[in-house]
Amino acid sequence: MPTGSSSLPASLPASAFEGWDGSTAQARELQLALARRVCLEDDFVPLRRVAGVDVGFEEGGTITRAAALLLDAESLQVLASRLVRQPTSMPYVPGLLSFRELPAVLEALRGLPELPDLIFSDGHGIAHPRRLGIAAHLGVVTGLPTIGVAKTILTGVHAELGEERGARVDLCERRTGEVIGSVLRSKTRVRPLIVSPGHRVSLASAPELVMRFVTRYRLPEPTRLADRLASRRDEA
DNA sequence: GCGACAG
DNA sequence: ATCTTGTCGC
Repeated sequence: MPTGSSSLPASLPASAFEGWDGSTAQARELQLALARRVCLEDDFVPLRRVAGVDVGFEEGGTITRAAALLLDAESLQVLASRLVRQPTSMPYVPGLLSFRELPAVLEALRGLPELPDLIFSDGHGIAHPRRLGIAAHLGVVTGLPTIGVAKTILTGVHAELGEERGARVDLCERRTGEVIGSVLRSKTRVRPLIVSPGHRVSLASAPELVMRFVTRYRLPEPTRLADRLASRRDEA
């Protein structure tokens, strides 16, 4: 079987949650099982192509719009972009975001001419109650390296953060003190980003990679562009 | 039992 | 996320 040729979007899994019965209870169990497969070791080189994915909604939330863009890691030039629309399957439930958004995201990724070496996803990676935010979920089911870039905290606490661009502090699990991500000031005097590894990226590398793709805006280019496309403040 | 709660 | 205009600040 074609097990070695894994550079085609067609190799992406058909489903992000095999055998899910639709219940929120089983969804949480599935998250615990998938979280055990998360890899926090750096394994994303060579980094030639990166992707940004995000989701938006239309028609009062009945239609889900997922955007995926492929950029050259060196020039940040957009090589390809894909926008897919699907009927929304379930409401937003804190902690279960991936069950609502991943189907559309996977479909958008399938439309890219090639798979990326790293994916920047909106939302959290392991900075999640069960360590499986949408970025981690996406990474585990696709096998691709991923990083979660969120605008607000879902869970965790942190020390005060410096005001200058580049300032960073650990995001920790309140009870155990376990480090689950970083609070990162991507721009001076701007609300910080919450960055956490999704899959095949370490806690230390995640914020460095994000800064590497930040230009003049708060969000790193892959997610900023995907955000614009998915939220239709754009065209296509 | 009472909050908190990515997008 | 989305509904929404102008406005203050770097």
